Amino acid sequence: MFGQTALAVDRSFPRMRATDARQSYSGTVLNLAKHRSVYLAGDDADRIYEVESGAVMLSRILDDGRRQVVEIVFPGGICGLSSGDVYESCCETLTPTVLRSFKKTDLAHSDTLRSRIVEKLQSQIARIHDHTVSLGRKTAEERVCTLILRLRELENVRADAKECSVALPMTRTEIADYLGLTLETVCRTLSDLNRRKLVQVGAKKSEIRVPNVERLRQVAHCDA
Amino acid sequence: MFGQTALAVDRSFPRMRATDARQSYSGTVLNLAKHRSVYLAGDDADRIYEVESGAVMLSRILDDGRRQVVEIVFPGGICGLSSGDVYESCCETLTPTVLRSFKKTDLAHSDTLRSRIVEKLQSQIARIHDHTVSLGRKTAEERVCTLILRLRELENVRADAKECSVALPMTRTEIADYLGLTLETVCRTLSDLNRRKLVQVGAKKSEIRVPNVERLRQVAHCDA
DNA sequence: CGCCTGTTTGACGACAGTCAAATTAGGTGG
DNA sequence: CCACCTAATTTGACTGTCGTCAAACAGGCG
Repeated sequence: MFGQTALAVDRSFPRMRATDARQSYSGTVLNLAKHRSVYLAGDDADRIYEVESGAVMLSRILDDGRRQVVEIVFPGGICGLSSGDVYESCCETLTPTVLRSFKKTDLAHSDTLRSRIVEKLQSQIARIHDHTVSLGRKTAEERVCTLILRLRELENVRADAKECSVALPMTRTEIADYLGLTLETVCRTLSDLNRRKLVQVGAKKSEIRVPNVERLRQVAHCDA
Repeated sequence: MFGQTALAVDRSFPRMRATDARQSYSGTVLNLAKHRSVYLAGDDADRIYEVESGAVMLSRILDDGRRQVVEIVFPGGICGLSSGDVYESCCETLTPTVLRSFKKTDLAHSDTLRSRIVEKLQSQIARIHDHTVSLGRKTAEERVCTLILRLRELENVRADAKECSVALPMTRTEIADYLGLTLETVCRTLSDLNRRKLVQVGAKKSEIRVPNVERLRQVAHCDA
């Protein structure tokens, strides 16, 4: 099972400054099972969330039913941002997840919090840009390999390990909606990678072994 | 020509607080012609920029030459963010552009500046998510129409106008690299929209008339 | 065991990509 | 102002990757 143990957890919540000592500035902790809704598109956007463990996905749905997962937020990431007064995306957990939530109004008063968020958003935007490259310019195979490598990076795998095992915290449909593909294409691509021994799909379909990380990286055409 | 008059300009730079009165906190102004580099991927990421007028594009290039424009930043937007100590994307102007740049070290000391940036990044991320939906789930035609409508929104067009004229501040190749298409597909799509009278491509190929905004919106499948 | 959900595989078609050539726009210098 | 040259755009013919529709298979749970 893909859960709190599988994903690297950022437990380093900064000590509050004296001026931030009001209770609410350290946030409210939320404990959610998998496939639970955090908020829906159109909800009043009064809170932001920091993922402490687990993972959530942000998605948008077009009127004709097409869905795109616009972002997956892992521990240390922020969700619940919005440009207007309602959320544009809907947010749901992929796995059992712990969130820390803050009122937007508190954000306006806490420099510590804002400072922390600016820091986090910088790398978060960089990751979104990575994904934009996948969606705009990569083939189905490259997208799938890139995702596997990205998930590997998030687990507690020694960076230089030659081989590893990666847990996919999502269904084939969710992978497809994240990668801008259909679930059939995701299946076929995984089957093909499996045949060519670039990955080994386990008995549990969500367990992927990568016998040769470097070879997968070449197929993925990752910059990183 | 697409320039400072065509794009809505945000001139409202906030008055500095007393503690922010050091000269550098109001930034350094940069005046650039079109198609000038602001920074390259791999450059030391010591500054962030706010677009005052014009537009810049952030792009990434894969080792085999494929390019993806990951973001177009319009007046009011921020660029120069990075997760590490070097820029991951390269940044160049699309049109004549005025930028205000700040040292990252100043960012660490100015609450006013950080507060302003958090605000801006929220809507900026929402726009990136819009674009993610285009890349992941929309057809070539929908992507082109969505871009035209987005550019319209940025110009000083009355929101309720039934028809309008939009300037494309970029070449067909740049449009293609932004929309995850080839330049041939962008051309064909525009020609086809032109034939079907959904747009009128002007003598200047970068001038697009939209006779019926509402009809274009239907074709674009915009949520917004 | 039977049902429901998630996954896999197959056959076929369509949208967009590739390669190539023609046409047009824009800039420079005579 | 015009001739020329280069870059940008447009169009065509063909190909390939991925989407669509459909059916079979596997796993979890009452």
